[in-house]
Amino acid sequence: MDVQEGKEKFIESWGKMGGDWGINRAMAQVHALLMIAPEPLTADQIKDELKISTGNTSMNLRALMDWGLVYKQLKSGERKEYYYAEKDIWKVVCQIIINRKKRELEPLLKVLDEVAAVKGDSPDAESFSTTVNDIRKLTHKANQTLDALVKADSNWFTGTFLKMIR
Amino acid sequence: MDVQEGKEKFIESWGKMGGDWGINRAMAQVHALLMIAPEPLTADQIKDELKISTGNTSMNLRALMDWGLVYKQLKSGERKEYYYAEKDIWKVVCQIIINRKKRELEPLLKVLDEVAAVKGDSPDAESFSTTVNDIRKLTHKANQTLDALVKADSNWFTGTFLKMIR
DNA sequence: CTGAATTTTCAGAGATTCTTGAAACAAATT
DNA sequence: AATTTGTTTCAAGAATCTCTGAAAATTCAG
Repeated sequence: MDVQEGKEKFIESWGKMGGDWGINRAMAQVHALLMIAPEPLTADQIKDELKISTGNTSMNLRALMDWGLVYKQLKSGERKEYYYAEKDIWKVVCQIIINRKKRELEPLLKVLDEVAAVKGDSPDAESFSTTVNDIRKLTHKANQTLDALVKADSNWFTGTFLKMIR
Repeated sequence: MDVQEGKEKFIESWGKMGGDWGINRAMAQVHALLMIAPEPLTADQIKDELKISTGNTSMNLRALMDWGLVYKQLKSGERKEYYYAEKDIWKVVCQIIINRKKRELEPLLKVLDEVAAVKGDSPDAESFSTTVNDIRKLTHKANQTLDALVKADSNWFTGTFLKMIR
């Protein structure tokens, strides 16, 4: 396999995974391309490489910057803007955790807390309350775990942590 | 808040979360409904409660059974089939991990391993190789961590594990 | 200020995914 | 075997999500 072929496979695969995880394919592909690029790229280069439109490129670059996964670089004497991705994969994971936690986990937790307060003495109320409380407790734990993970550094995860859980 | 209102909020919220995670809303809602039901329900009851069609109900029940999150129960003397959900939330999480790992993480790992073998001496090849290998290593670690988590039991996670990482 | 280069926005087109409901199928009952 | 009850399948339509490309906005040079 040559480099070009490898790049294509990687971009395709990363894009596919994005799709499975509720992130749109183009966004994941732009991210993949920038992660493996040796130098920052212009929107134009990205557009050509991935064969997507200018608009799509622009929108997904904006989204990636909002997620804190891609940065803009201005080169002096040049009009064009260059983009580059965070390459420290541990930081990438942390950014994604931070974002999804805020967007999804925290709103869910809020609802679970509200809903766990429900009282009643029917079998329905009983079963509801038990299940919701179990989910609520585990979700809170998961939330704490993710907080701890994000605070930790990469070596801790790949070293200490992994040894502990085995 | 009364029980009915609580149920509705929970089902809506769980369905919403499913959507964010690449699972369709109806499937997540059927799951939510069964998790909080005190007794197994028939397809008909689910259909009425969630106001979805028979076909939709049937297909999503099948999918939930394939994921190992819902079981079928036959009551003697009754024609109708009853469905109930796994209520141990830790088991639910494990089932989801097992399924998604197989469907998504493992294929990605395969591609990463293939692609990490790429050789070349251009800056492109260099950058590609470094990044892909970093991702590959972390993905393998994540895979191992998930294996360990699934083998562990609930108490270990909520007790020991959580203490360790703090 | 004018004009060229570049980026952003967004309405409509296109693609994908989800839902419906009717028909086929299955299983038990008469 | 015909009927009744219940379940599954699937084609067509609906809903949702994504992409395009042209127009508007922005930026900078002269």
